Amino acid sequence: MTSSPPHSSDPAGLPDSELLRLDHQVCFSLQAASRAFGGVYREALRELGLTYPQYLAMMVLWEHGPLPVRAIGERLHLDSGTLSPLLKRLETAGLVRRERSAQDERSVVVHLTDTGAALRERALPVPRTILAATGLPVEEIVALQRTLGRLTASLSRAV
Amino acid sequence: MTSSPPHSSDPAGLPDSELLRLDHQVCFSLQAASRAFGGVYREALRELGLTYPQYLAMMVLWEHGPLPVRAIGERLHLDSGTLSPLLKRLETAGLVRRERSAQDERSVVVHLTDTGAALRERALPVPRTILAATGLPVEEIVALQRTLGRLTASLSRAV
DNA sequence: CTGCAATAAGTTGTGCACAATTTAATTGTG
DNA sequence: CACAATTAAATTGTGCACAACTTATTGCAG
Repeated sequence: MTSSPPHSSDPAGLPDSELLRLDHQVCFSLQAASRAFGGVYREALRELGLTYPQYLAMMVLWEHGPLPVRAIGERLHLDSGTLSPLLKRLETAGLVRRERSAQDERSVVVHLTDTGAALRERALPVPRTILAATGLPVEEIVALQRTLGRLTASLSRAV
Repeated sequence: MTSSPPHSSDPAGLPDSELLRLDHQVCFSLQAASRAFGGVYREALRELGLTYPQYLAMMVLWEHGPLPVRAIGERLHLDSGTLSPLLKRLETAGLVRRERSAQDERSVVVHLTDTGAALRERALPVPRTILAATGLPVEEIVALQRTLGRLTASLSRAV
């Protein structure tokens, strides 16, 4: 916007004003994209009565069958503080059942109910809807994922 | 992961199993990157006593001076439901003051206090820290932003 | 000038993320 | 076997996002 873009990969040589713009645009872009995804998912999942995080949890169960809370959390990168109330809501909605494991009484295994299993059929068209809504060619999506992966790895390393 | 990647930009020809993977990896990648950013910002902002959204609000005020709630919300894409309590916390922390506008009694103008203005000095090194933590060359960040921008535009159009 | 649509904040309610703590069960070690 | 460390969930508390609604003010059309 102000001067010619730098060509070095070393941010140390840039003025603070430039840094401010760059880093916030990245974070803003990321948030904006997340927000936009949220809107599309909200729309697509409205008739299923699921939020996006609930949909993710159901996806895991549809794919893997009964799993302890811990295992669901590992796949979704969520802890029990988030999952316990979420799963409780899914149970209230009649989509899952939670049962203490007989082998390990600490563990709670989450099962799909018949209703929950049946919901899968109605959820099948969702991914196609979302992918179409991105408007990006598949190659670009793959490239984006790769870049985001490296970004996440670097950021995680930095903390 | 399983078969050769498709080379078409038309998702209609792909099997559902492949679609499931693609779209979720994108959303997951996006969430993972956001989460990772969150961690880095949390760390960088801890000693300032600010959360990331609070930091953004302060940035807007540092840059533009006194602004009505509405104007802050436009720049951050947040509504009063989010901003009102956030600004109230900033006011409690002694960083901002909120004053009814004399011209338009509906409007509340947010001013920095001396403490709030002074905090800017301590926040200056933050962007450099974040950018360094991304580990990406500047060109790639710019490209990423561009892709995310198009993604967001498409998704917004789709809702 | 009256009255009604539009606007600005705030409030309420739901749901998610994350940190910190609690409880209960299990595992490992002396 | 006893007991400390670990592990699995749940709970509590803070903060954010978003939708729906409320209140107060402004502005405009008749």
